Amino acid sequence: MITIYDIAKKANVSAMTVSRVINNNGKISELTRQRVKQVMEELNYVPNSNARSLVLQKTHIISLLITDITNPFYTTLARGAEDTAKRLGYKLLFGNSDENYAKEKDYVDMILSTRVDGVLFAPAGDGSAVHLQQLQKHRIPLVLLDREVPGIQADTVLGDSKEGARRLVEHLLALGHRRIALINGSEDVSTARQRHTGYKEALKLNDIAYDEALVLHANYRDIQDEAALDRLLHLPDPPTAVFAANNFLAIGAIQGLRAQGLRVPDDMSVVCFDDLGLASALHPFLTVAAQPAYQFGSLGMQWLIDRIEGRAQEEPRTIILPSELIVRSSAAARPREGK
Amino acid sequence: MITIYDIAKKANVSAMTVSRVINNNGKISELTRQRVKQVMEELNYVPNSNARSLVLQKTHIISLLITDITNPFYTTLARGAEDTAKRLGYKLLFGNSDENYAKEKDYVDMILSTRVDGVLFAPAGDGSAVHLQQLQKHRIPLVLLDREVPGIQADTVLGDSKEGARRLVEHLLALGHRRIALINGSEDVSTARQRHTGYKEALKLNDIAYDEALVLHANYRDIQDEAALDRLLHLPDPPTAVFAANNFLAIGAIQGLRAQGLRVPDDMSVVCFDDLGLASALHPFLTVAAQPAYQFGSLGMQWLIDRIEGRAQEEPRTIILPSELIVRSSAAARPREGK
DNA sequence: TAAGGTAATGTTATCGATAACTCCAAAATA
DNA sequence: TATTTTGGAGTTATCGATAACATTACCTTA
Repeated sequence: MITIYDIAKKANVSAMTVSRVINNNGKISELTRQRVKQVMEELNYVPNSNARSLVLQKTHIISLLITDITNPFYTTLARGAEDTAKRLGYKLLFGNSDENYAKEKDYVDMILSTRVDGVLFAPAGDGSAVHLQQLQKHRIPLVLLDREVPGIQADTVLGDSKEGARRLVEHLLALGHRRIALINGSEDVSTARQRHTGYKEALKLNDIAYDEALVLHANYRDIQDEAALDRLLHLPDPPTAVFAANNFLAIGAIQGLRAQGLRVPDDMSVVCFDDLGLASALHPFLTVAAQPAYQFGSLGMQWLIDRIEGRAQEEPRTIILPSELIVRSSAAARPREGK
Repeated sequence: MITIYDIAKKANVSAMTVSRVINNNGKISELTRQRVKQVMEELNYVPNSNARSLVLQKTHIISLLITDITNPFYTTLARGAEDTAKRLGYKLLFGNSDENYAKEKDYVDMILSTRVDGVLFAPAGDGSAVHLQQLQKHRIPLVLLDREVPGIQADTVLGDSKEGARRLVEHLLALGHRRIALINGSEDVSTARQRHTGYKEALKLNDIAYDEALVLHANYRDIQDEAALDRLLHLPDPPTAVFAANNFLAIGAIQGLRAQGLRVPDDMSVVCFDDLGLASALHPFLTVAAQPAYQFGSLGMQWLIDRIEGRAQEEPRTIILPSELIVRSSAAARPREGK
């Protein structure tokens, strides 16, 4: 590999002069600048950012950790983060925790040893607190995405889970539904708790009793317990609508319903949080609360870099990005009872 | 930041001894090992992989460059690459070229200066040759994914574009279609050329004349020229089926057809390369040639690391991964002519 | 014309780790 | 007992860059 010393020797200058040409600082005569530049071209020189990082104590690398790379919400978020990082001169070190604390821990160790300049972190859940504390102990600039973690103070970019949930449920109520099931992510995750709260609030505001039997506790990747879904559907007083706490759960629910021979929305209405990407383009079917995923990533990255470069005030900021209710055809009016 | 020197001082040993404990090599008495380890814990020491990389000339970072992070094919591929990299002890530096040579060039520069150990590269097209040559000039281990580039010799993981295209078209022919449109990606991309060839071969084998008017030249992200699609649909002898060269083009085509009031598959059959991820789970509709995207990533990563670690033979390997024809309902028998 | 200024460049130390070599004392061997 | 071996350390140079200071040579200006 070519180093500044190779360049220096061939151009008959000192390494420092080469460094000055590269960084375009210090006084240099036009003649030597040209000579050095020419030698750099000839030898195909590329600076070693490793060596530079070591002395500058800055890597220009930002780590992005998301929980599910196959979820369109997170890939769109990643795209926003990546675009903004690139625009501001940072590289992206990428990680995917699969909603799994052990994998998340491995990434945190890697992040620490890589000496990244900052971390964009979508936590797997409340259990991420230890990992986040570790990052903070090392004073690594941090922005949380999508989920808060109790006990962790940091810049945070959130969606309006409670409000969004409330609106989705009220949409179902307006269609006449009274028995509405909730298929939720793990209560270990802040968004799941807030969507649960929004669900309850909507019921309360409309004088409908909350029934724990209508709530299925799953996780954001899949329903897992198919039997529980079946039981829910065969309750004495079964639901006529389902609110799924995210896109994957909605897909899981629809597949489960299909397996039972139930049609959506004829036999069961379904709504959910997060849009589906391509699926919605192909078949604008599912009524959703769509979150501005790209903005989660781009704003989070912007905030992080502000902090890295000392442009942020001391205390952490939090923003709640609104979601948009997109009414399509997966939720319909409640069928008349055959009484 | 804590360094081995801090540890060394506090443990009353030399830095070298600390290094030996960290790397678990060299002779060390159990006593000092324990003492050093304890001090490392106390001070929350994390090795600086930057410094280590500089002396070892190895970063344990692999760069993954894909062309579209919003395409489920590439995200699934990325997941495969990421899982395998993690399993084998490498970190992933991530890039998204957006099918754009300028962005791709920026990433290549970044890759070079980061001194990554290897590159997993999904090229934007034939114009990527200059970038790939640059990587090869610097002797960076390289594996091409999904697309070949004329003039570049490297390990390559490909799909069976020609064969897959042939089978999709023959599926349409078997359904009675005789006028089959092709909506193709840029001919600057090897897979688009091969899918075009497969399309022609299928026609030829079935004694159907190739009609250039039925071929729409777009790119893999979108159809761009909507007017061209309209013209194609209003040909004197219009197509009864469309073969879209990838998933995005299929979605674009279906949207275009819908805008014209045409129903799929009643008025027009549609098939394409690459499955749709969530969309197919929600609504198993589009008949596709599904590629093993995860395997593209995991196998490519495996090959790359083999090469990095000197376990690969000299000459480049190429593998062609088969695709699977998944027949769903977007292609139907050709409607009878009203003659 | 001597003292100081300045443009252009060079020297040395440093970032945090590791390789290669050196050193010393205790144990093994002749 | 003298010599060699070896376990358990320490020293020094190095990776490739940059910061801080040092050094020229030439140019001003009182």
